[in-house]
Amino acid sequence: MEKTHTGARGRPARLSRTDIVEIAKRILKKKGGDALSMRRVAEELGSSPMSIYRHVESMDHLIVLALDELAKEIPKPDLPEDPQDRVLVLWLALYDCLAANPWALDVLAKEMSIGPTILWFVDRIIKSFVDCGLSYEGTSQAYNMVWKFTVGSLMVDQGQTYAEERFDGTPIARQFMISHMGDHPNLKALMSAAPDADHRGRDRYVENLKILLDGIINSK
Amino acid sequence: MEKTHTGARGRPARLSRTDIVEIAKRILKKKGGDALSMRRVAEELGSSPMSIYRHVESMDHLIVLALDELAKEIPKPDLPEDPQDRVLVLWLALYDCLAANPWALDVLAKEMSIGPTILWFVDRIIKSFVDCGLSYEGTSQAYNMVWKFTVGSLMVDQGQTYAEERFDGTPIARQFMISHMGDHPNLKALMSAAPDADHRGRDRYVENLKILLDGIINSK
DNA sequence: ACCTGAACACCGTTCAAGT
DNA sequence: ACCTGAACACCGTTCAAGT
Repeated sequence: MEKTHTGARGRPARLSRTDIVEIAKRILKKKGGDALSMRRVAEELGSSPMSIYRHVESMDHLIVLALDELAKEIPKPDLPEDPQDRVLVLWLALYDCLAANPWALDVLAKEMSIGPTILWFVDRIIKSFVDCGLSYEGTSQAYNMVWKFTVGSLMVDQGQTYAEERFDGTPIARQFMISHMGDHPNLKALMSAAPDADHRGRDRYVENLKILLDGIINSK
Repeated sequence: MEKTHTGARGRPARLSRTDIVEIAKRILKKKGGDALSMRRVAEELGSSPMSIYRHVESMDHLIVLALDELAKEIPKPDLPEDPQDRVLVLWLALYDCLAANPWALDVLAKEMSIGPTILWFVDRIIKSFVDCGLSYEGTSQAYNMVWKFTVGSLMVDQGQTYAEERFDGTPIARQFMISHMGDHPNLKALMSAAPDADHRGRDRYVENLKILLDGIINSK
């Protein structure tokens, strides 16, 4: 819905949508989702907040545009022969992008706005699931399950890291559990037997995803 | 950290933390996470926004307090004999509570702040995983995986529902995919073979959780 | 000891006016 | 056609003052 000015009537545009999205993307990458505001974009643009609305419908719209730009940056991985490996590699590309851009995860999880660019991945994931022997119904369900698991993994890991930042590196949930172990014998046994369990990060995601994929494929 | 006034010096308190948390909980339940503000709580309390800070450290703190109150309301389910059924029933209790209170999901996923009340569930989930034959390391990982899957399931389902609300009931992601099917043969095949796939809701969560649990237990 | 009003430093967005 | 300033209706929180 970009305004394409056919001809040259009226005042020439000083701002462009591309510039605006570019600045939004930079703020999001550097400062995160909370830091983005129309007023901030305007400031970096050297114009008034309201000028942005001539090129972009709303702040939500601006974020969606930034999201599709981000999707274009995802490197398309080499695809292995084995279909299950292929599934893994494809999801991992998405995981890596979202892990590096927490703001994008929030938008994607909450608003479900997909740009055309991401469909390259979707298409190949579908193919790979089918090659694993799943029906189309099974593929549809599998895709949805892995997407949910991926969103949850990133969300929980990010939340944990964020909470630790706020409270000077103390894993607060752990601390809290330790102080209440007395009332909960099984929790106590677990904390003693596996005291330094940290389930964050890419390696753990890969490990978990393998378990999940085995579960999905064996269930059919 | 509640201020316990020993003796009766000074002005008597008109407000109490319990009242404040009660009102916060009501706003959260009725209007959702975005609607909560100190100013709104103050209004319903019939006092100035700043009086709240005498009883509660910050808005974040207030939300955490409301969250623990919510945890107290979760009905503790009857636990079946079979350990895998037990795991399912316990997670489902948490799922139901979070599905009914989206604001709580946001807090829990982002801030990782747990109240003591929820540990009843944690303890029993641990026991059940161990009874399924998992080691303590395995249990720790399993717990983490299911938590991530649960968070992701709720988040994605809620996001989808929210997006549909905003755009008059149209499943936008689906619409969008249909319009780009031309470039993506596998996507097209899937959309034709499984056209009305809706993966939302409690029943699908149960179904998926069973697959996930089978995958986890068989992997050990 | 508890509560309040004014103020600070922010928001997204509307609307009428300027160039 | 494009940009702007003032204004609206909000935020959480600090700080000094009142009772």
